[in-house]
Amino acid sequence: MSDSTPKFKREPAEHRREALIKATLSLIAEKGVQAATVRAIAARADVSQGMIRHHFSSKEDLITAAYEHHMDRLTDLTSAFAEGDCSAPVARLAAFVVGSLTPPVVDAGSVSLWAGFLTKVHDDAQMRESHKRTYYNFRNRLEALIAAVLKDAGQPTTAQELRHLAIACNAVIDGLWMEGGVLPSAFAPDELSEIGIRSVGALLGIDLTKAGQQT
Amino acid sequence: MSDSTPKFKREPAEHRREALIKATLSLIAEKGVQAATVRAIAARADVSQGMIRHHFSSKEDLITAAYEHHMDRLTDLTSAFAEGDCSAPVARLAAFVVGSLTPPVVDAGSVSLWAGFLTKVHDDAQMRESHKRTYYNFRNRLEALIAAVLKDAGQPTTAQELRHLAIACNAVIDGLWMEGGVLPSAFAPDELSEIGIRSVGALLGIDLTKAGQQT
DNA sequence: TTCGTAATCATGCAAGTGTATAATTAGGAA
DNA sequence: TTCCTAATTATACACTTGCATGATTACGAA
Repeated sequence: MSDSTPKFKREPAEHRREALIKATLSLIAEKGVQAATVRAIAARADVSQGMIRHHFSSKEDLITAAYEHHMDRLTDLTSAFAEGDCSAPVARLAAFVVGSLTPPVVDAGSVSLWAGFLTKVHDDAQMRESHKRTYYNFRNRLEALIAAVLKDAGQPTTAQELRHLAIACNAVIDGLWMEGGVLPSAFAPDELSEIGIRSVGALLGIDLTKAGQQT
Repeated sequence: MSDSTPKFKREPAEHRREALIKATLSLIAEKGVQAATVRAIAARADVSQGMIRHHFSSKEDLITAAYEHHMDRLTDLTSAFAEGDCSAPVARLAAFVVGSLTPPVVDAGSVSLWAGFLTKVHDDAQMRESHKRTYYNFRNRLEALIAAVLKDAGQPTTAQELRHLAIACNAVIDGLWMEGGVLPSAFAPDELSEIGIRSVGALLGIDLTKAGQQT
């Protein structure tokens, strides 16, 4: 007999990979890393569990791909904030900070996923490399913004000083981002970004509050 | 026949609990949370696996206890730094910051341990409560030190402002601590504590570098 | 000494895990 | 149309997990 309804559809490999990654991320965001089992991921992506091994060499491989996808998305989101705004360096830096400290970047699932990966960084070389890459990527963007702001303000700075400022600003943003994701109830809305703007301003010796009028 | 060698020794409950917690912590620090199984913990503590259910209501309960033990130890270590130093508020704050950003507090195992627990905070209510407690504990100590410093400097501050400063200082310390533990090679020795001292000083508008001559 | 009991152990179980394998089947090529 | 092949599914396997159960046994009390 001729089939009235195909039992499944063949998709380009890239679509399937992406769908599996999306399913993995949404699952982790909702119920934590330990809920991202092969069966649960497959169910959410509406495919059989064999698909995971077919498109990824292992479940670990899928998780790693999901992590990179996630971190790249976070960096892109905050950068988009900075780019979209006007061209004044101060405003761009302020937008970058605000973007890092408001949803959807600040999110319980995001932080949970990130933390789950941090544990693997300890003993997995590939994961350590991946973390290093995303960390420097974010910090270097921040450093460039800071350099522009300081130059604009006519404050001369050594490379070493600039490096320290970038590390410090990165740290305060990371710290706020993390706590905001883990304990959302501990902070009022916009409180994190307000603190972030003021803190980065204080670290640089420049007032960012005027430029930080959010969205 | 009389037994020449007892097959096991009865220990005070507190000793056993502590031994199990220690075993759990060392295991997680070495191989991550997923390696802290009932059997692995029991093996490391040199007891049968039944002991865990006997001394803790569940494995989750043991994990939570281990987390609290670990975080309390970290807080105690940094506080000891602040207490041991002289009585000048500025010096105490500086010591607190330096203590938070140098070994043994800054340590790959510690951070990995902390990250492992963080993943559980997302979906375990008891864990979330525990995290909240340790977070506020640390932040409140920091806030008290900051208040003393500002009062000493004759800078009036509102409660809200004080809260924001504590959150910001806590964030920068957390961020530096974390990156120092995850990517030790990315920072020179004493670089983290130097940045920490300068950053907290900048946030408060007070120079801490003179008081921060380490140990 | 004897005995009771709580601490400790040894074993088993049901559920869930990632992975391997072979059977299906969609969809393009000949 | 007819095949061929790779995508997809269905199923099973070996292993690990946390927890429960009942048998031991150390050790203080009587």
